[in-house]
Amino acid sequence: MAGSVGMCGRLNTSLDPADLADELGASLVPHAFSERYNVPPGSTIPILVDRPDAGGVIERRLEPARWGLVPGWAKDLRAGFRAFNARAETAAVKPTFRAAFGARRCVVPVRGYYEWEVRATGSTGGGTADAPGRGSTPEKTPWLMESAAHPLLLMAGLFEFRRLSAEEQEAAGADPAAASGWLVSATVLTTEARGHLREVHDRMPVMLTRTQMDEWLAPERGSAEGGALLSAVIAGFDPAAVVRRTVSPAVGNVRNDGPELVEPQG
DNA sequence: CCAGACGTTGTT
DNA sequence: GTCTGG
DNA sequence: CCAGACGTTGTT
DNA sequence: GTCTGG
Repeated sequence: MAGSVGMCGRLNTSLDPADLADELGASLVPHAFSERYNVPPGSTIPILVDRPDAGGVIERRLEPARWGLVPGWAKDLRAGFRAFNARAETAAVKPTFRAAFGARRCVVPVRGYYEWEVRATGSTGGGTADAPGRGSTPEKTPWLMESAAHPLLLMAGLFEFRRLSAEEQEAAGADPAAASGWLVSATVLTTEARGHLREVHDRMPVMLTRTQMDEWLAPERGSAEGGALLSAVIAGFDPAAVVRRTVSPAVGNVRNDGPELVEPQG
């Protein structure tokens, strides 16, 4: 297997919000997440949630969240920066994710996600584990992973609310995920990679079928039921549901954002 | 008891 | 908030 | 995730 | 090497 880094740390959300809401049966909470080809942690991403409306009726909404889950108790919003993924193996018990796992599951709908395959080049001996030989600079190849059947990939996630101080509200500016004094933040669950995905990296996001999506979102489901469902989803994952291709190395720089990033490579 | 962490990945 | 480490 | 920075003083 | 910003 190729050496590798990366997993689910960069997204492609180039989907039309109205079409997406329609396709997923959600009311649309409008914001600018469409047509983005290079979305890193800390940015606004769309999340799909089933939540009670003012009258207590469960409503499906597509709404903005900041990528990187910030627990309600975190003193510093930057806590979310290192929590943009949550291991499926431990999310139910980790302090940062436990509460969300039991009550605030979401789906992150994307066009695809990027993954950087890393292989050492020119390291033909001359080094040891303690002192690797020079000339072993890793070479990175970005891949775009997409759904084989749709222009839409459904990743299992968790979300959280956190009240913002006046200062934090000020700092958030026009961030749509921080409207009305609350920050909505989210994380993507990861698991061991399977099948051909393993040729690029040994972790992957937890991906859902449409049916699994409805079950995952069901708010009446608690932590234990959520855990059981998550195990079933992981066990049932079909690697053929995902296709991949290499894309422009320019995707590495988050300042680059456009369809040219994912044009087929010569 | 209080203080401090609370996360992921990869690498050697 | 809640758990772990000291 | 990758790219790019990596500092201090004083002041409000 | 490690942290921050995007």
